[in-house]
Amino acid sequence: MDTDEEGDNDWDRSLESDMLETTEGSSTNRVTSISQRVILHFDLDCFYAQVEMIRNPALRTKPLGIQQKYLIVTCNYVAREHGVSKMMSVTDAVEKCPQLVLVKGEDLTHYREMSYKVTELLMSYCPLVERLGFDENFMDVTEMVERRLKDTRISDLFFSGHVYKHECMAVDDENARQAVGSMIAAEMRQAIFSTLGLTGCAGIAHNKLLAKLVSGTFKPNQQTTLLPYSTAELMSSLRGLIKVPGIGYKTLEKLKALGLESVRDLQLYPLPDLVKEFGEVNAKRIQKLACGFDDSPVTPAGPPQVESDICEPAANSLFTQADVLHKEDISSNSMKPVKHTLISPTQELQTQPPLIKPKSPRQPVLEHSQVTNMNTSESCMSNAPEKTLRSKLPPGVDPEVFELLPEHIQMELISSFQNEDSAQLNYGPADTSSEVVDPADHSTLAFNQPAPEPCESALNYNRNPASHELGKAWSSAQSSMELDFGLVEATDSHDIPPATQAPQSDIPANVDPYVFSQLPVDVQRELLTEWRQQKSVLKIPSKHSHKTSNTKDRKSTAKGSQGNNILKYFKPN
DNA sequence: ATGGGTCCT
DNA sequence: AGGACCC
Repeated sequence: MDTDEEGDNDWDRSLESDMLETTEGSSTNRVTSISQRVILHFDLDCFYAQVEMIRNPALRTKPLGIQQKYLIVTCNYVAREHGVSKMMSVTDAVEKCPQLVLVKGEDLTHYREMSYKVTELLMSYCPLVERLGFDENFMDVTEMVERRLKDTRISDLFFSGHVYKHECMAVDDENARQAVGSMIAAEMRQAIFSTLGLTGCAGIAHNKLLAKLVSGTFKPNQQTTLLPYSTAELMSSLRGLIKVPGIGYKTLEKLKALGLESVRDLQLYPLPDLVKEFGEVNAKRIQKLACGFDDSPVTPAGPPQVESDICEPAANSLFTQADVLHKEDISSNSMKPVKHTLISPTQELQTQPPLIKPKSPRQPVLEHSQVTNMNTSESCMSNAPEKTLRSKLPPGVDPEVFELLPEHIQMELISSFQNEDSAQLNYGPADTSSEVVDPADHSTLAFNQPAPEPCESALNYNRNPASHELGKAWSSAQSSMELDFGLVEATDSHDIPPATQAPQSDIPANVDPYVFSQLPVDVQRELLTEWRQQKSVLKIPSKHSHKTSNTKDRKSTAKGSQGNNILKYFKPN
């Protein structure tokens, strides 16, 4: 829809000015803040089906399949109970479930619109949002966590939702950041549900790969936090290399040809051999992925590359508008030189120990074949350096396992432990050593200036786990959604709308939730703020102030300048 | 196995 | 532009 034009210049300026302050201010937390990011991954439940059920609530109680061509691309949970599943042929589906209601899903318009609303909503909390398809979003909430950590007592923290491989988990200073991340994720899921009527899962981890992987462990409508030391367990739980995001069909075939099948196979395979097949960069990348390393930044969506536009003969008429609007950005942010002005913004060192357990006496048995491989590989077993490295291993790292890791991964681990003194106290240190100086903060903070600071207000009503003020408004209608999703999760006590909380709980009964959901997000928020008369620390931003900047910076400036992106780019058209 | 997407070369 | 990856 419409987006406000112009007016972002203020943004850019405030960004610049906030930069130093931000960096300075966080110096006390430097060690922790640089040691690891907090990344959220949101994944909406059967997205197309949810959208159709919002458009036609009568479908909620029926088995619903979304059809493209002759395939059921997704279906609601009622249909799943009847044996229908994604990517099933229509004939098979109808055979399993004769009452199945089919809705054509070839026109993506409505899905796209709702998808962008979700992204916009998330962006109103923090601009570091990256879309993945229509129904997934990554968020880097490191800064938000850091801020919240400062003014929240540890005793007021808790883990919202599940913690991977734990029944329950007390918060201490080792895991406080993850706990805060889980609380933020819960608030955002609540916001998505309240304002848009959509449920979904979230994963909280220290990088995108793991956040995505862990988000699916409890479905639907639940969230899971990964503690860094559980990384290895999560990775080895994957049944096959194709399950590793980033490894696709082609790569899988090549790996199979090399005799690799499991995640562990790839973790332990000699790098030089991998390089022969994939090239150095790619070989390292996929091996790191197998270990749970992922230093890729959360890259906000924006109009297609500006950088290319710069180099290109100015021809592209596709994004002329964006170009015009962002001339300034192009010159100041998008150029490669930015990289040099900061401390290696792009090359974060990610260093969570892949094969570490808190204190397991014994690691899973290694396969002989792999051990053999390792021994014959110089890259994986260089004894000289290894001894020195070993002596520096922090507690919790099993030396035997460590030795088996590829050298480049060993080096990453070690360097992370060397860097910061206290960083190693965390099992999963340094996701990005560069984030300290990273401009990301400014962007985030600057964004929060003019804009309200939803995260804080959201926090307020969630601070007390027991009371969900939001939900009290109306507990009537729309029980179907509650039934579908509300109570699935036993251990997720703080989770989203427990049946007591109806969708759109903030909306007065005389307002149609769907109509409401169609309003621009900022308008929605303004209305919500009014309705709930919460002390809402923040007054909604001036409706147009916040959607104007743009974010063209891509990879190179990724973490840094993304701050100035704005919602305008989210207009599908 | 469709109809989107993004990123890298 | 083509390839690989993602949903």
